[in-house]
Amino acid sequence: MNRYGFDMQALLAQRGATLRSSLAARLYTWDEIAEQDEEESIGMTEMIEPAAAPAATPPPGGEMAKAYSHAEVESRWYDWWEAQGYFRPERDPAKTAFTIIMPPPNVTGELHLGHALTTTIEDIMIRWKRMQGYSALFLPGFDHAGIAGQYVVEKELARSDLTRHDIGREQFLEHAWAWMRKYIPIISNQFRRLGASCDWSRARFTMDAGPARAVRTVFKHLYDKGLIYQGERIINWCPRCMTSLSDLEVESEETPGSLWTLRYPLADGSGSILVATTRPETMLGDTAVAVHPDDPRWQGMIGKQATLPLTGRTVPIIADAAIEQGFGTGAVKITPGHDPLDFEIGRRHGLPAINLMNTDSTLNANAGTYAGLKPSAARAAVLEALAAQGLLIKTEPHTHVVPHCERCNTILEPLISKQWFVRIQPLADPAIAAAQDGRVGFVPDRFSKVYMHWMSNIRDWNISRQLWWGHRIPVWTCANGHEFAGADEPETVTACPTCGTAEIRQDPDVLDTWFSSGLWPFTTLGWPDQTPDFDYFYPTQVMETGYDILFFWVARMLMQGLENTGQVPFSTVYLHGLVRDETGRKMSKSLGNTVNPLQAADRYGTDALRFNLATGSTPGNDMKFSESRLEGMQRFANKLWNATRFIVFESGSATRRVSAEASRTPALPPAERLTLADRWIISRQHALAGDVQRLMEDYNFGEAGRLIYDFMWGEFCDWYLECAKGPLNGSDAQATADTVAVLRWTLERGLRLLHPFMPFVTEELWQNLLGRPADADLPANAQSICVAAWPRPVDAPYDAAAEREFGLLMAIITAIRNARAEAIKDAPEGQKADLARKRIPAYLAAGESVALLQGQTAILARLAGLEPGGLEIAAALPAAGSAPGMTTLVVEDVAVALPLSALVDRDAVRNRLASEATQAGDEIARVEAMLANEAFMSKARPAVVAAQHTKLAAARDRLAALQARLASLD
RNA sequence: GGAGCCUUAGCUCAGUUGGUAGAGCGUUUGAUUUACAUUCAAAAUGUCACAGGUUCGAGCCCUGUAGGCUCCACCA
Repeated sequence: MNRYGFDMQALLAQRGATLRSSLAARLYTWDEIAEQDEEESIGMTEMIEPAAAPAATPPPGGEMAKAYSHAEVESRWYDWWEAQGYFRPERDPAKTAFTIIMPPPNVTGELHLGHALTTTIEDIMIRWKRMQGYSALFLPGFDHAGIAGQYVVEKELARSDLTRHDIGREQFLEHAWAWMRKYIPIISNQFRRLGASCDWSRARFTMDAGPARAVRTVFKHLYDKGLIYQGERIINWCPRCMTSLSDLEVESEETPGSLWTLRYPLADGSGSILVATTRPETMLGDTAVAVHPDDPRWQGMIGKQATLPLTGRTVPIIADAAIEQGFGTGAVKITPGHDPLDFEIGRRHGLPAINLMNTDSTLNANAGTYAGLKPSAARAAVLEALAAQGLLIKTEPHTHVVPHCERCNTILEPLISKQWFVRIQPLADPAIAAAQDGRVGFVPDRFSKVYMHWMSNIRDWNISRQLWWGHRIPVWTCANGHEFAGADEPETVTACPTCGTAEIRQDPDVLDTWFSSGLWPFTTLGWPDQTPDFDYFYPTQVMETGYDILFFWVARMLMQGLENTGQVPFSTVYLHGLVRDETGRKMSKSLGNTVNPLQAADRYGTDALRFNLATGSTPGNDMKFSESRLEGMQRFANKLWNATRFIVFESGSATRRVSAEASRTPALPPAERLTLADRWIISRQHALAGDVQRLMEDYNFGEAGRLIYDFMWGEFCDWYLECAKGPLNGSDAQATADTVAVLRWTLERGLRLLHPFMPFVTEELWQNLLGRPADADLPANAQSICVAAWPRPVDAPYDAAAEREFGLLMAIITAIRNARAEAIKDAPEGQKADLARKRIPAYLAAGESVALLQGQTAILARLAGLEPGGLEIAAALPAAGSAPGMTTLVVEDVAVALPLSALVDRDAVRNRLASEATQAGDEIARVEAMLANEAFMSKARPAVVAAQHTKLAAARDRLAALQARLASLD
């Protein structure tokens, strides 16, 4: 515990009760939390009730409800997972570490969808690696957030009509720490609600004693090395935040304004020079007029003196190549005190700089009679005075770029100030090299170019902030003028190491919050101590964050990591895009279009939210957040739920329940007992595992998730499960048991593949599927899908014959369904319903596939709605199939005759067949041309050529069959 | 001023070694003694922004153009 009563682990240990008592049942929004506290003084922690319930609440046993309730299931598992220690990796030398350091959220506002996105992607990686047997560490933390942190506390104080100056620095810090004590547990619970499998026992706060010492250690190291220096520079000043800012914290906004042309008379009375400016009020601080050395218009003026209006001062007319001849009059007033370019020019020419402003941006005594005015008022007054003297020549509209404060949007003032800077080039060079030689890579790759460009044009970093909330700069000055940096606790620094005097004073400023963030990958693991965690988990593997903080954070972590640990802090940088609203606008409070991820989770389920975020986009690209997609994902969870319910409980087969409880590791029946459908779904499941593995290794989580969705819903539920109903409802006990085994095997593997994406529903279903004892608490050592082995991919195709043969079956079934639907559409109104319900016979001319299809009559009949006894399959078309009134279809080399034509137009049938024949003929011609092309034959890969041959054969079969049908029709 | 991204079905988006395009939502038609109506089946809708080029073959690679978005940058 620090002197402000802050103890991270004690705080977080209280979370369990909170989760159950309030957040699980109902998630509070930030405003609601604030509302509850309306009458309470800041710093109360009553939100956190003492833990009462046991850490693990077992799921209820018995039957599964008819519909999936995400609220009930999602409130159940997190505590148990955490209590089981699944998220707390051991430093096992036999395992490989996989570490992701969570980008620490600011403890200033409620979580937004960006947090949900980042957490989802990171948690997918962590859960995936954990299942693969890595020692997977997802290390959470919180950021004190510098300016933003100070701002929220100031706002809180303002509710009591207080400013920080009313209560003083020490009391203000008490308030700030109280805020952190209150909100850190709440935010941590919100991450739990998102299913983030973090190791909370390793959670860190940027202002913790450990990270704070690391910050001082790094500062002292850079200071002693001469890489941190104090200097008078022109910096960006925010008059509202009352602090300097780094260049990155400047938001440039195009603003409509004016360009004024002013006349400055020459001191010798020989004429005048015209200058153009967008900020006339700064002319009070001009110390020169500059023109381009080659500008013919002003050649004679260079070296002369101009009289500065309103002040009477004389200023030199100088030549500098930085001046653009084409803009304005080609002559520029030079104000080194209030313009970055002018500052540079002033330095080159040894011009004095006049500071016109107070820290609140009002003009100071140097502005003479204008002192005390705000810049806008001063501008009006100056223009009026100039106009009165006839020196205002022209006013024209002009749009220019105005710097704004990134945090509070106030217009920033460039002014000269003494600040601390990091000499950045020596840090940037190794970080550039690391990207060049591949020690660090970017996903998507294009960001490496953005990174390199920025790093190659980097400028010294202003790290001092005139704030109270943050890491205080560990530099002291003694009464005898000695300056020193110290890494020790500031309280213990009592004397000057040079002269021993106790009269020392610490620099009042604090560090840019990104200075401590830049150290995050190693300070979280205990650095500067050589801790076991640091040895084992550092360097980390992946840094996942938004591309908007590539420079702010990622670049600085790389520089600091290399400088302080000699290693890149992570080998891969995965950058996600922004989450925008449904119309593509950036989400912001002022637009009122924000979506609270926790409310979305409340409504649709965390799993649905995660799956939606994970599959909606590709790496590095912005995504639009769509509610209808979210609904779709909620339905997906319900679909999985019901599929599991069917397999485990439904359809009255005791065998299923018995076999379910028999084994916790589903096994397949012996190969000789597998049906075609069994072999097909097994092969497809293997293919899925391979594809998912490949895609995830490429960080292509969206595509991986989509494949799992398609497989589970389409192939597994809509095809295999429907086929399975045959044997399940049949009388052959062995066949029933075998089918159950295949169902369980396929579902179980599917759940495992899906678990990183949808952790809650997959755990629930996995436990149900694997025969969790009814109405009993889970034993403490029960297995969880969290730590179940990730399905190992096998070479695809696993069973090419099964995929081909079942594919034919599927094509035939689809064609029959299609024909029936079309017939129903064409049927007279009165007969539609009758035709739709009736099971009809079918006659198949199967050619080479005759044996295959004869073995699959049950599936054909079931899925195509055929009359089982009326299904005749032969090598040539059975006689009944040639009777009048038949509708004929052709699938590959199989012809299907259905008694539907009584109701439809024979000519229509003929036309359709003819049109299909034309299509087949076209395809044959196209492929034949390709195969006759010598260039193609010699250059295309053999597999591609073979595929074309197969395609040609199939097209020819189809054409022959179509022609036979046409002939028999007449 | 530099750089990057995007443009594919009505809407939102996938499409990764170049082999004539897919999903969800929406629309239309049909099914209700069903694991799931949060369901199932079927259908319709595409000059893959435009113009060139490379290639046997281009949504995918190259060049240019147009529109949209973003980042970087000291034209007052």
